[in-house]
This record gives sequence, structure tokens and C-alpha cells, in this order.
Amino acid sequence: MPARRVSIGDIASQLKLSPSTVSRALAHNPDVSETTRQRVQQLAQELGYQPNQVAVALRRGHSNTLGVLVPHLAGTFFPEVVDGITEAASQAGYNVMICQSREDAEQERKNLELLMNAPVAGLLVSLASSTQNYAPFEAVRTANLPLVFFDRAIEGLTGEHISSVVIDDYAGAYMAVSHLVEQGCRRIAHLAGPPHLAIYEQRHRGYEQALHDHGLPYRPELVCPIGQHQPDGAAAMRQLLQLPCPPDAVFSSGDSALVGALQVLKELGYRVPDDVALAGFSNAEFTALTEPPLTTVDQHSHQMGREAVNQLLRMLHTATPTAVVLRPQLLVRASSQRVGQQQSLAG
Amino acid sequence: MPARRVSIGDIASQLKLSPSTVSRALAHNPDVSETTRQRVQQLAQELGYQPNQVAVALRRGHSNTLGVLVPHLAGTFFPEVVDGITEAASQAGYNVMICQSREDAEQERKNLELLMNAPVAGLLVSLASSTQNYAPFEAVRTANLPLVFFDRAIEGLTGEHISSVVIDDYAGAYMAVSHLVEQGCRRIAHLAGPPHLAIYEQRHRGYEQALHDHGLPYRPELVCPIGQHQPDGAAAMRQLLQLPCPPDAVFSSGDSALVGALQVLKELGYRVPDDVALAGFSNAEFTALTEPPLTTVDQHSHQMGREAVNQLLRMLHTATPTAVVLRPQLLVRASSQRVGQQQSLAG
DNA sequence: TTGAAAGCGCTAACAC
DNA sequence: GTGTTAGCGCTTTCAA
Repeated sequence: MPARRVSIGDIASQLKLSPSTVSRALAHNPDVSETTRQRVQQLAQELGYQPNQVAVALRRGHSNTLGVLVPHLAGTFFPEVVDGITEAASQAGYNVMICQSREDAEQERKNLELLMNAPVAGLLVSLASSTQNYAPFEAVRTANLPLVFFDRAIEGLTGEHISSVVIDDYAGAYMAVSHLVEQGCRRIAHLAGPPHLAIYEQRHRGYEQALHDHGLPYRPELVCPIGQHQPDGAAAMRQLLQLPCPPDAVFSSGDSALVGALQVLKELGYRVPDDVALAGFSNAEFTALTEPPLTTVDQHSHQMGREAVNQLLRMLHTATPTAVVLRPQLLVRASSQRVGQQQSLAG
Repeated sequence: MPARRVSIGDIASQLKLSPSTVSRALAHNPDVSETTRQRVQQLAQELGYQPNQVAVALRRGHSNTLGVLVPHLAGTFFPEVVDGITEAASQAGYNVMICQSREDAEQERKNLELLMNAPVAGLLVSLASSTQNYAPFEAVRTANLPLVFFDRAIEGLTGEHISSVVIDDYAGAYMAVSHLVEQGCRRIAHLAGPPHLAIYEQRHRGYEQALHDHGLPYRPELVCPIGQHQPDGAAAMRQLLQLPCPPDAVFSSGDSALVGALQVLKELGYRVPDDVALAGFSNAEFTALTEPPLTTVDQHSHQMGREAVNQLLRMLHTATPTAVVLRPQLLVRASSQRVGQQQSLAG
């Protein structure tokens, strides 16, 4: 007994009206008489009528669903962005459909196809780290489906319906490294990320430029291109400490790797920040909870999600695309503060 | 020039076939001749035909989308469950639509309505903490829409199409508290959660029973019903320490609150675990990174998500509903280990 | 083996 | 102010 849903037709026949009139009445169309409108609304209420959104979407040719494609939902960054996205979307009357590419280009392609056929009113995408072929995104572009990249964007790809929201990774890195220099650090190592992702390249550039602007040499042996997980950072730290001239600070392009480095330092009896000062990137939740708490660059992840939705909505209302760059914020905590008193644990 | 999508009708007219034949050919219907099938498939490929899923859903009366409703996506637990859900769902050919209730019953009701009209093939829901009125879920039940509760379920609500996947919160709490007793703790406080959520009530019961089974008295002054955030835990800890007879251990129903407690203890110069031993619940990412690392109960969140999808798929294939209870796992770390050597930082 | 026709539920043009 | 008709894209009888 599968409790059939009540449709416009049901209301129409019960009221001896045509479906169109019922539809109009429910849509508050001024053509319909006040009395009919009331009768319809009343019965609809009683029967618990709910419009079939699939039929509406088919009719209209588009839905009120936004498609979101993220590399993963581990860690804190993407969940926070997604949180911002769903918040802003539902405030604007949209719902959200989420897919994960699992950092896999092929999975990303499939999901893209899936979302385009869902169909969605627009797409919010952050690239998988393995994506090298941008053809699937060309397809989105030629379909004129509004697309907003967030955090990880395709640099070259522009179009009438393509926006992006990123943070200024270069500036974030520059701020962090400059801060380390100001704390008296002179041999600053860098735990870099996969260089084909623009965000990591930018962070590396910011690191390089900050060194240069403060008159410090760029030493290739202090730059470790590694994965972004805790063990990667730990392994890199061990190697760095075996250099003839080990670093007196580490700037990591991610927080997880930095925690790995911190653990190695403590294990081996180094003092943080006095022997080695540390700064990371992302403001992961745990950075405020380590001992010492970690200096890091906050990416305004929640706001990034909200902003991405705003961009999408603007494009849906025919405004031109824009490239939004959010300014990151350096959170100075004890892991990099060599002078003055230690801060409290709270970040 | 909005690059129109190619439809079955387009292929049909180009091939001078009827839409029905094309449809059959694409569906690998054996009735259609091999040659026509090939011609159709070929052209479909060339034109980049993609079925309009909205039309398919309208026709079929259901979609291949699963609706997910979570209280929030902050912290690590729900993102991990959602990760498991999307993984299992996409393996089974389903996509996933996610809504957040923001712990608000009214928002939850709206989202439920939204998802039911999306429409979805089934629902995966974890209750908002403020939900007292279960009427919206009755509606889901009478609509015979398959529903799986995960983590936070409605105890009384059963039906032909309602399953649940929870962990044994009682057992988890029991294990944690028993462990604290074995470490020599005798005055074990409990940071409890909102009691109208079954999970917190169960954890409280496990705490109580473990005390009882080890011959320890239940002292109401040691039980603090609090919010689940860091400051809540900190405030509660301060109060507990002002008791004439302060606790020698704390079992918290959540990890965030426990971190708050830890910070207060360290600030005031108490040694953990020697003065006060600590154990929490959830295995949040940061519990392995605090100093000392926190003993906690792992909830198998990723697996819970996968299992919830399995339950849903089983119900879609007409199997009867089941109530799955996952067994949690106690992760003993330094915050509760009083004898023997300290464990390493890695959790 | 293929085609014609109907209909999923809704809405918009066009009558009356 | 209301009804009739048509069609969004697809699948599935039923008929040929």
C-alpha cells in the first residue's frame, strides 16, 4: 500500500477544476479568483500536497539544485567549505548535491557528467589533484552551465559562465614566512605540496619571494616537495635535520604535514619554537590543540563556500563572472613566537 | 547560444527511426536488431548523448539519488560518515544529495520535505539535537520511502522501510569507564550530553553501569550535563575541581568538551593522567595530537556511512529492515594510562 | 523488429 | 476567471 502522493490532478478532480487553474491558484497567479484560490489552497493543505520537483525541473529545463564536486571530505577544510555552501544555498532556496572525486581525475569526470545530467542549476568545483586533462570542463563550458571553481581552480579556463573563488595563497605564504624571518629565523625550510596544483605553486612562490625580500638566500636543499599527510611531514623533517646545516624554521604548505614535523622535533628533543619555529597553512582544527599550538594561515573556508554560492547566483542572474580572491589571515601561535610571552592554548 | 543537449528524439530523426527504437537500442533491449543497435550507439557516442536524468526520474517515479540529512558538517564525525555514504553510494551507482539541519528541528522538517520532493530513492538521516516532534518522520514512513537512521535514531519509530545503524554507545562508555577504573581511578566524573538524544543517554547509562559493576558509587555531583563544545568542557572542569572531593578521572561523552577539560587541567597545574585521567568519545582527529594524546572511543564513522547505504540498498531490494549496531573500539592513549610506559604520539 | 501512442506531473500559450 | 491543449524527455504498452 504505497501511499500515493497527491498531485495537482487529484486536487483538480476533487474540486471539479482543471489542473491549470489549480496550478495557477497554487502559484498565486492573480488571474485566479480569490474564492477558488482559497478553496484550492485549503484542500492542498488538507491533503498535504507537495509539488513534484522532478516534474517541475523537467518542465522548466533546470532544477534548483546546485552540484558540488570536492576532492574529498576528510580533514577540516572541505567540510567547512561545503558547510558554507549548503548554508548559503539553502538560504537562497537551493539544495545541494555533493560528489567526491577522491582526488581521482577519472572519478571527477564521471561525477561531472552525473551532475550535468542531474541536472543542476550550476556547478561548484574544486579540482582533484590528479586532474591534468581539462576536457570535461570544456564540456561544461560549452553547455553554458554556470561553474564556480573554489580553492583549486583551472588557471587558464575562462568563459562567460565561469567564476572562481580562491584565497591569495601567495600572500598567505608570504605573510607566514615574513613572520618567521621577523622572529629571527634565517634558515627556513619549506614542506611543499604537489607543484601542479596552483595553490601549492603559489605558496611556494610566496615562500621564495619572502625570503628574497628579506635578503635571505633560496636554498633548494631546504625545500621538500612531499605529500600532504602527517607521515610525509615527519619523514621530511627527519631528512632536514640530517643536513649539515639544519633549518631553524619550517613553513609547511599544509597543517597535517606540519604536525608530523612537530612530532619528530619533540621526539628528538628539539625545542619549538626556540630551536625550530613552525608555521603551517589551513588553520586545521587541531593546530590550536597541539603543544605548542601551531601558527598557521587561515583560509576563511566557510566564507569561501558562501562566496562561491554568491558567485554562482550572480551568474544565474546574468551578471558577468568574476574571479574573487580572498585575503588569508595569519594566526600567530606559540609554535613560531620566539620573543614575548607564550600565548594561551586557545587559538 | 546555449548549446542544446542532444535528446533521443534528435538521434531518432537523424537515423529516421522512432524514439522508442532508439530508447530500446540504448537500453540494450534484445528486441532491437544488432545493426540498428550499433548505428544508434555509434551516433549517440558521436553526438555525446547523455540521458536526461530528470526525465528518467519522472518517468520511473523515482531517482537514483539518495538523500542525506545530517545535523551539521563541523567536526570530524559527520564528514567521515558522509564520506562513507558517498563512497558506498557511488559504488552502487547512486548519487547523494546532502542537507544540513543545523541541529534545528524546523530546518530538519523543511529539508525532509525538500528531499522527499527531490525525489530521492531513500533517505539517510541523523537527527537534529532539538528534534522532539517526530511527525515529519511519520510522513516519511507513510510515504513508504526507505529510511535509514544513522548514529542518532528515533528509538520508537519502526516500520516496514525503516532501518538504523548506530554504534553501541552503552558498550563504548562501559569500556571507557571500566578502563579508567582499572587504571586505579575511583572518582570518575562524567561530562554528559543533551539527555534527550539517545546516544548521550546510552553513554550515561554505560558510565553508570560500569561504576556499579566495579563497586563504585554513582555520585550525581560528578555528572555534568553540558553542551558539546570546548568551552563547555572547560567550564565543567573548573567546577568539578572546586568540589570538596574533586574527581581523579573524567569520562566525556564527546572529544571537544574533553579537550576543554584538558586545557583547564594543564593551566591549573594538574598532571594528566596521574592527577586526573581522561577518556572521551568519538576519536576526533585531534585527540591523537594533544599532549598527552587522549584516550577515546572510536565510532567507525566511515564504516557507519557505508553500512547505512547497505541497509538502504537492501530495503530498496525488498529485504526487511534491520537495526545494525556497530561495536565501538576503545583507543587507549596516554591521557588515561597510569602504569607502564607512555605510548608514542601516533594514535 | 519497429512504430505509434500514451503518460509520468507540471505549466504556459491560447482559447473562451 | 477558467478550461483546453500541448509538451518538457523518456519509457512502455500495444499494435503492426
